[in-house]
Amino acid sequence: MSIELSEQEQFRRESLNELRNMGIDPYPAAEYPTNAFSTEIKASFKDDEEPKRQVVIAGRIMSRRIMGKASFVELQDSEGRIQVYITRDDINTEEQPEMYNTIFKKHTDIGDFIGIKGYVFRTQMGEISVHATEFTILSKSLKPLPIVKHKDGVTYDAFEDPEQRYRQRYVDLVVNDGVKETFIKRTKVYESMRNFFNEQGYIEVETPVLQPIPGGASARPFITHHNALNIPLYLRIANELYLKRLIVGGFEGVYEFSKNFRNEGMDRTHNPEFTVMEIYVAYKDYNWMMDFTEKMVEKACFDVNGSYEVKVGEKLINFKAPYKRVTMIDSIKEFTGFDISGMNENELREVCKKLNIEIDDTMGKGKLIDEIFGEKCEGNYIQPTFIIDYPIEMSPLCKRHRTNPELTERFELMVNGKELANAYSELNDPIDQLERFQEQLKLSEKGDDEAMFIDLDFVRSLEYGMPPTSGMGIGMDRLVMLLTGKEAIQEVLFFPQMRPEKVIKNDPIEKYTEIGVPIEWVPVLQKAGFTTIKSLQGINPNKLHQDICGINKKNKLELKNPTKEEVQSWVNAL
RNA sequence: GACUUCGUAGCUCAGUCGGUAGAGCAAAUGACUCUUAAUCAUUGGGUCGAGGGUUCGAUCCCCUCCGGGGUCACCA
Repeated sequence: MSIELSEQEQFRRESLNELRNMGIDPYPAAEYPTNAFSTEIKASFKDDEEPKRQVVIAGRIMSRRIMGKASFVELQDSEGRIQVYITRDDINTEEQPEMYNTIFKKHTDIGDFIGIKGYVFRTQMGEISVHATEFTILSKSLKPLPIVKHKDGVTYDAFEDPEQRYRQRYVDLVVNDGVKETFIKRTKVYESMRNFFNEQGYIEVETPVLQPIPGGASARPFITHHNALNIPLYLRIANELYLKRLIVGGFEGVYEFSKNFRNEGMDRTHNPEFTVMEIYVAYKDYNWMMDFTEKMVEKACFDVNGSYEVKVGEKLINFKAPYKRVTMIDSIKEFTGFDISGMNENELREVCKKLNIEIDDTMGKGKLIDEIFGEKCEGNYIQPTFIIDYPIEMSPLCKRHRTNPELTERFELMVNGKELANAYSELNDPIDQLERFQEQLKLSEKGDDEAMFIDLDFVRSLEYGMPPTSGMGIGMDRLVMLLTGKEAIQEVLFFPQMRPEKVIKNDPIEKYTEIGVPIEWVPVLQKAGFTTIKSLQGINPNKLHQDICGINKKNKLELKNPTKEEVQSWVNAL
């Protein structure tokens, strides 16, 4: 028995052995065919039903209330919880007369998976329950779960430490109500959008995650290396350029839920890997795409929540289409009083100064406008709003505006003060596209480390001709956050990126035996904190002797204590 | 990356103006065949995140490190 384990873990391991000794396999292989789920049993129960409904259910024990020869157990299955009533006389069998007293009462714990065959009834206290007639251990749990209790809608001892919840999401899912619900909603958002696209004949595609040129956005990429090709490869920051190649190739509409990777900061709205859905449709423009986008978002909201309103923090957001459309120039005019239309770079710098916006010399016209908007306007759009017609410098992949060459046909959908979606009438003029890339490159030489590489193959594809196309990208994590009312991206990702846990590296047992430590004393030394033999160097042998004899006694290991001379010899052997 | 704050039993948290720690739940033992945060009795459980310093003495004070949260920077 390892002394590394907590007392409770040791008890559970003892139970595990006891079960085996009694001929019970704590991890049986056989299928356990169930025919009911907790919630459905409760929903369809009728008090006057005779004979009583027989069910077979399985799940995890979440609480036990033992009263001598009878007990109540709360069983949690994938749908929810139901109470099970277990009595000695009902579950004991001739082959297993200790099923209740020993196997259930002594060797079954909170967290164990069990199977119950029985009939549905209502207890005197009024709770619909399953009266067990057969009890089966399906899987023994060796680590105690956090104990969360509920009464009258109040939660006690909630398991809410974010670190533990995100690192051990499986525990979070088991003990915290609503976590599973959030992720089911996430899946429903995807399903809703897929249906929406598929109904119109657009097809879901897959494009490379490993890219020789990280294009389609301005962001710092992750770099890796391909050995056989001996070249650097980048994890994608966007899939835009690949999807447009497919429109060149003749698809009417393509979309992809794209896992993107950006080597930037992490906080409650940014994870290094995140998901963006991008869709491109031929022969459309950004006006069409705005209608399409608001219908898509509205539908997703309704499919997930059954209503168009979601509470996010203190704000109530209404996703019912149509959404307001405001040009970027008008927005800046509205929130700053400055009309920036037609301004040159120096004039824009002046405006920034007057507005107390921090700027530096590397910023071009586009970046300056972006700063003003981001600083003064963006946060004001709580209800879904399209911001349209961005300055050309900010949008190298976007078509010039049909009436104003300074602007582009671009919109962003702002919700809750943040950008949610981004879309263009796609630039399909290959010569213009190449020039814009070159512009960006100049910016990058100026010091803007996010400006793009030039993807010449993409330009070549445009040279073959791309139909007029509109494309849109929407941040799925943010969309799910909005639709579930969560304010941290970590709440909508099963496994958000975390700094790796530090593992204490123990020296292997041989290292200890090499210096003469008997094998049974190795765990004792490690328990005493000497996880490497190097840490024994220069230790006072008397103190070490006392320490380890103390651990031996305290943990009732019943080892024969070594002599002081033996302990001395270990230390000397170093 | 910067600043700030936290890290005590399996879980949720007290606490020590510096003298090696407590509660509730969970666990163990016992009582109890309709309980539900079950109840009652008894008991055990902690290198007080890690390392160093100051001190007769550190979980507490100081420094460094590790991990988390928050704010900012960067971005979606």
